[in-house]
Amino acid sequence: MAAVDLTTHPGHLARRLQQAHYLLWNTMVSEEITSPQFAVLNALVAEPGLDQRTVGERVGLDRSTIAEVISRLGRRGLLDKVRDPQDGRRFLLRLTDDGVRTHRKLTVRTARMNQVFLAPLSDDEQSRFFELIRRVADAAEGLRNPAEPLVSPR
Amino acid sequence: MAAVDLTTHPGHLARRLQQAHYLLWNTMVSEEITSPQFAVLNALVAEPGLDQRTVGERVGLDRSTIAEVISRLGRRGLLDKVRDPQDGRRFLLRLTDDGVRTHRKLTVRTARMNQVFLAPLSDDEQSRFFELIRRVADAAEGLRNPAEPLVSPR
DNA sequence: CTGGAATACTCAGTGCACTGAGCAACGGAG
DNA sequence: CTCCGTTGCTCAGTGCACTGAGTATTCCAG
Repeated sequence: MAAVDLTTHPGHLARRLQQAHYLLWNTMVSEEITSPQFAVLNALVAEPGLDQRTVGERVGLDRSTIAEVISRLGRRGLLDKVRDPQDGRRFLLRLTDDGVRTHRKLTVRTARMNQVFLAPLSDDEQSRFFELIRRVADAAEGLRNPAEPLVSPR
Repeated sequence: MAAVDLTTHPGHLARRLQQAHYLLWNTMVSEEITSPQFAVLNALVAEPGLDQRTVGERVGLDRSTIAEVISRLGRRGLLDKVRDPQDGRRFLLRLTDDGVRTHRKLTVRTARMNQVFLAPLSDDEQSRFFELIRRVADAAEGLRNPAEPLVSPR
């Protein structure tokens, strides 16, 4: 006894949602490029020349994970990594032509997949869905990210 | 140009939601036991003596992942694994006293964490949140799981 | 009762995700 | 100009998650 109903546990639901998405992505979008990899390509289409850390911030990946994702994309020739002449710590990232092409192709497929994925919801429900998830995720991020206070932090 | 807004991509939102949850779990519930591990404990509290595959089904993990999770829980002495005398392929799983105690302790903390996690939403919004996610996840699962048809499949 | 399909599990390989520790480059205070 | 703290990145270690291939057991058809 004393077992709990996991369908009211947001963490469990989030995991199942992501698994479902992973599966659909693999069948409808690409088996080569994963969703986080696409997010990185997308960030670099929007802002070419970003450094590694900032890309990580944009797509929500920590320093270690983003390093691996980027190294994989680099190995496949989808992006270039150049040391910043202004700041020898940074690597500046830029998509190759192949990277841009890949991003364009996946954008179309991703849109199709999202449509299928969200088909069980009406348009109204879809916006609510986005909004609710975003609010929960943002709030939780704020909890661990002290979000520099307006007055002196120390 | 042609970059896409990831905040309307359910996959990206799901990933961010799970990350936020992971963080909160680590600080508010446990650094030793992860959320999937708790799900397995919970399944075995509800139905002691399940086999590995069925536990995986209950919590939504594939054969390989469930094997690893269970081996970790076994190493920590939270569950026992016995060959089924009726069917030599199966392992029957059962929590140890320590496993039951751990589950009880985490149940309380998990409830507290869920409350904090969902605090940005009103009660009404919380049920809508659950329902929307569940519907999308269930539908996507149904897509790849042909869900044995009523008439002969072949 | 025997041979083959189905089932439960294992193993190897890939990829995401985080932490903690370490290194090198930068940049400001003295 | 020299310390020293901060910052960008790497590396090692742990854990989740999936696929494809392989082993052993069971079960059913003939």
